Amino acid sequence: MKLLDIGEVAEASGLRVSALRYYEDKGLIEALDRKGLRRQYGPDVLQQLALIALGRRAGFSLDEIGRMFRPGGAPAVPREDLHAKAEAMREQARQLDTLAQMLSHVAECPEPNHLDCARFQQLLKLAARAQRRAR
Amino acid sequence: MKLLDIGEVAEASGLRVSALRYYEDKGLIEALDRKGLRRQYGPDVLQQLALIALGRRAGFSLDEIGRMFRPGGAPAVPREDLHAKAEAMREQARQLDTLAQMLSHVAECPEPNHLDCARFQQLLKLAARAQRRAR
DNA sequence: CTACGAAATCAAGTCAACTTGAGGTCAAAC
DNA sequence: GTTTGACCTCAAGTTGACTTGATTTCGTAG
Repeated sequence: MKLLDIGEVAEASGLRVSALRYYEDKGLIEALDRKGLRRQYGPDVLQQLALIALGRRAGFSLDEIGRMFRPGGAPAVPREDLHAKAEAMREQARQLDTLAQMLSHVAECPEPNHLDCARFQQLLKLAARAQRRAR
Repeated sequence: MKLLDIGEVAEASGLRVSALRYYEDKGLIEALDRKGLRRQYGPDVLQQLALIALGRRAGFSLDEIGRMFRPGGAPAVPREDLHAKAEAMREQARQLDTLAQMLSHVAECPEPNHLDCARFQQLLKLAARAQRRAR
């Protein structure tokens, strides 16, 4: 199995080497070996990083992600919590979609102040209701 | 029109008064008047705050939100950009949904290391592809 | 009219997620 | 064998979004 230098991992993942070391510090990834001082990563790390990137885009903190998937890949979280998290995520996806609609609307609507536009109001109410649900 | 004290706005919006003053500092909201030193907000501010909260949940910075909707409500951004933003948001919503699927899957899959599970791999590839598209 | 509590200002502190800088090490090419 | 460039560590700095604390100013209930 070909091992990767930190620079190669950075190149392949689009992250800075400093970020990779930081992730390792936090226990999100780990090097399989060292060659002298140099970290040597297995190719799997790229998938782990893809997973982390995904989590980040979804709005999770590094700590949360760490708790969801340890470097080994085993989830350190009870099933129930994962399901709840997944449901929350779907909800957030719906909200995002509403926001996208609002934005598209804003791009087309002639009303100078959008808070005066009925359609916009309606979308806003929808979104606000969703947000209250989310607490 | 009944004007609101900053404390009432905080109460109604769920934000801290310090956050409201911070938003005002950044030009995201503004008080219609002052009674002595005290800011007096119009009821519209609650909708503006709902909008801001929505933008935040969607992952925008306060500056970006400020550029999208100024206190007046007029968008300070060209149509094209708004459409692009909206499309990006829809894409992000799709990604979130994928992530939710992955999480649900993780909750059920017996495989100890999820990176060894075919279904998980497949979802991950899906997500990674989406992310490359997003650049 | 005075006391209380809610507001105000302004500087400084906090937290996450990194980045930067200084100073040192080492694998590999020449 | 030496130079070079990628890597190392560790401490400190940065940015965004607020919060906290110290000190001062008012509007209103008693």
